[in-house]
Amino acid sequence: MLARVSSTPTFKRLPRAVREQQMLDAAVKVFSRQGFHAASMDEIADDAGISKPMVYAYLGTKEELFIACLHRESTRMMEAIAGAAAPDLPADERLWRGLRAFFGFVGAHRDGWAVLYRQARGSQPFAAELAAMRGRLVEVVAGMLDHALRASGREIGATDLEVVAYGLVGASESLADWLADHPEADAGKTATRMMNVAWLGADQLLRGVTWHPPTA
Amino acid sequence: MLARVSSTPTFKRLPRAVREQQMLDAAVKVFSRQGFHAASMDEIADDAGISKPMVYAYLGTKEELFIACLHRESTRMMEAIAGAAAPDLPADERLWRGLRAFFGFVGAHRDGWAVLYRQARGSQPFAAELAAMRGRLVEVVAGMLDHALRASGREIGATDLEVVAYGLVGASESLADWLADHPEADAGKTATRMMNVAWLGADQLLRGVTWHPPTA
DNA sequence: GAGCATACCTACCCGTGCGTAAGGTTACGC
DNA sequence: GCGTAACCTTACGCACGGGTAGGTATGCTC
Repeated sequence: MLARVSSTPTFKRLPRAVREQQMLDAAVKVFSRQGFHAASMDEIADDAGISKPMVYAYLGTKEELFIACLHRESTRMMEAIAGAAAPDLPADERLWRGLRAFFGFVGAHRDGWAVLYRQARGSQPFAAELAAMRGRLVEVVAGMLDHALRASGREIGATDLEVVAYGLVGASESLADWLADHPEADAGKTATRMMNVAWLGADQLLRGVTWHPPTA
Repeated sequence: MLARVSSTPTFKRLPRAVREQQMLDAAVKVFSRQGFHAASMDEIADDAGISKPMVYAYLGTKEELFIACLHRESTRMMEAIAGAAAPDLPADERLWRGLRAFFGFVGAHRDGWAVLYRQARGSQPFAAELAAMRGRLVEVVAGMLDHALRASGREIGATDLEVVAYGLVGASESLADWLADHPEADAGKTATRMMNVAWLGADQLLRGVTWHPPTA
């Protein structure tokens, strides 16, 4: 056994809570760069400046680790959004603030979030976790639309509402992808562009304007 | 070595072109059910009623095989869409037909397409292939919007145009996901709902109406 | 300063599955 | 009928990486 060469002077022992965060940071980084399967536990451990068994001891299996990442990131994101939209503003204002927060978050965590998110869409084990999160978002958006509709004395079928909300959320996710791939792009501008499609359309719907397929 | 038990009477030898299609069918099926990594070449070969080395002989590596699947499916889809939208119709009619074709295709290939597509989003090697396809779609949509704009004497910055197109394509992809997950849902209805958000918004934009962030 | 818990390590096992080597069999041309 | 090329097989090599066994150091408590 080699005596430890102390050029880097024997790293400190740290309390569990701190190490766990470091591990999660490393995991998010590696998972997003390499993808879930290509990422190796060794590399994650290495990047966290720790050895593999520690990761297993603290965060468990590779899958569990990934879920932990997903969980932390999605929680942070939901908090960012929830903190932005006060419930008693007009609908467009709320939507605008929500979008700004959303794109702001993604813009600030390009690496982390968007790619991590892209990973999760494929593989069964994570679909549940992700679907739950998307569900919460859809619910929020649908609630918002419904609220605005009722305020103007209108109503829409539940499925229609869900699908429209789903479409809006989907468009946002896609633009988030776009944002993550364009490092020079501005989050605020992206949010504005999103509003320009989403809100103009939604606003028409809220006013009772609808489009019908041509009879042909 | 066992003599071949001929309950299934010694399958025919088939020409390459036919076998290749069978293999691709099997590959699409297995990849979509299991995901790229979980799928094994043995299983694909098995499902195609052939042995593994044949797959390697004809379609190459696992990655190459997956790309071949992606390629075939995306080509089919683009053809379905291209065949639907005649270039000299009014913008909304073209958009409508394009969307109908798109959702129709996805609805008819739920298994195949949507899940396969979801797979590709994650892993680096396929990102290129997928980005190319999405690029073609975005280009088509952007071209359509631009055309409609010019016809009414307006113009938009190139980036704005791209982002809006990207958002529309993204929303469609998301609704396609939704459609793939809801076996009872109707493709035509979904297309109509999509139109109700997308077109009403795009139409406003085409008329020169825009939304601006509140000064606050 | 003994004892205990917690942080941490090196080294290994072993399943899984991609990719291939080497050989058998059927059909078609001549 | 017979060669030859295309079709198809069984059986294996081998690397990679998830997960663990078992042992060492460090700091905290009394």
